[in-house]
Amino acid sequence: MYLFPNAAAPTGQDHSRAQTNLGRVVGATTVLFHEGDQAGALFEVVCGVFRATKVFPDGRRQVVGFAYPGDIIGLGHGASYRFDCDALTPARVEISTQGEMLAAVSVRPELASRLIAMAAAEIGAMHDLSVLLCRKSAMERIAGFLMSLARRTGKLANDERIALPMCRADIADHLGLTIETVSRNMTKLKVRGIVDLPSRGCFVIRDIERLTQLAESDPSVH
Amino acid sequence: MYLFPNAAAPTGQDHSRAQTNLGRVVGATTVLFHEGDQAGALFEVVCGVFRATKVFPDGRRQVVGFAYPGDIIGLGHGASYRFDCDALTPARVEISTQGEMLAAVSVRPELASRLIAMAAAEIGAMHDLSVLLCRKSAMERIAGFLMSLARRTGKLANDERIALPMCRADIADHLGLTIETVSRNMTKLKVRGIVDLPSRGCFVIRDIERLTQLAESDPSVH
DNA sequence: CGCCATTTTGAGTTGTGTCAACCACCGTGG
DNA sequence: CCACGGTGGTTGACACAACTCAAAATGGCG
Repeated sequence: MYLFPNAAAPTGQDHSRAQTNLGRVVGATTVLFHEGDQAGALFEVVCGVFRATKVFPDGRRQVVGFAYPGDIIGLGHGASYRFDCDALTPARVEISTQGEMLAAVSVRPELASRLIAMAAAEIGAMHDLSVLLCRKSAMERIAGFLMSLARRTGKLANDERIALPMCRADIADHLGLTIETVSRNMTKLKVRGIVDLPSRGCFVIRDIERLTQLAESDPSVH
Repeated sequence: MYLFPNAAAPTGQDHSRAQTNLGRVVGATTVLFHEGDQAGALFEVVCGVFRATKVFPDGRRQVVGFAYPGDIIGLGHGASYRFDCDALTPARVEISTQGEMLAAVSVRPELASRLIAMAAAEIGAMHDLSVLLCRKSAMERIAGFLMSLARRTGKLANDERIALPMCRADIADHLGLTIETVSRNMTKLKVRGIVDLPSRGCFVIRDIERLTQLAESDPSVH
């Protein structure tokens, strides 16, 4: 995905950024930026979950990704942002301006390679997303999506309650499916005892073995 | 796509690169690098066409992109290349090592933002690819693919002969389709008088209006 | 309690994949 | 020069996963 997933804490950068960082608290549904806004800042998610959305002229919508604490939003845009970004939950972000980043780079050129590495990681993530979108079945996509949420929230064990702050439509538009297909496959996972859906807005993994297997199996093994 | 499409000739960079550039002539099917090779160089395509391929453990193959003259290959990899890259035609590339790039950046920090902008453009291209793969119908993908070839070879007019150096399997694996679906839709375009397929390895656009429309229309308008 | 938005479930359709022939092109060798 | 074989491309018949349209159920909230 386009947001930078699980950016390693940029320890080498803390020094140069610490002087100028701004914190910002935002409520759910707060818009961080719109597509087309002048791109001038990087946002590091401290807490909360953000959603990046791209809407096309014909109305089709692509949810480009979700950003969790530790992720960095805003890398790899050109002069203007390439999508909308808003908060799904109350959240907090740390902001650095691109000017600060460039200033830091001119003082310590080795940061450039770090930035490029971050961009590289982001491209790699986009890669994986493309493969997911073009080669995987609905069930694989959904299983993979749930696993990625478990991974990013650090709840990679059975019977932990995991937040699902995005609605079915968001999941569908992220995975290139319809809400009905998402719903049907979630139900199927529940019926098979692989996950539980105790209430809206959360899920529980009951059999992480089989969920992992579903996420990775090739389409013929449904 | 992952290769950097239509990188504007980096005029500001010529000065610093000219001293160290190496040219290299390669034949068709020459491998530029393999996935996993230590990544240390950038390649600018001077002439010819390259193909970037990623093969997955289960045998699924993704053709990540094609590189045309002016494109730059090798940006945005981490320590090692993320895919295989080989030539589809006899070709020529200019090579710069990453060390040279970093050295250039330390002398002229403003190059860093250029590099980052290039990475950003690449991410943007990956974006478009994901949308293509998850939202577009087979016909839209193929029409869009043919249009992109026309654009990249500068033949955006009717009745020009455009090279199609990749085989159906490459196109299929690039667009997330099967060769049969590619073939059927190409035939449909031909029957409708939108393109012509005079011989293997090339095509001709007969009605660029309608081809453009097909590439952009939403799936319900076939 | 009743309303509204979201999610689930159902029934039917369809686009694309699969499997299997068939065809066209092209270099090779008799 | 033509028969041959091989590769890549096309066409056909069929299956099935996911989409569409429609309706019912659930959950949250005033």
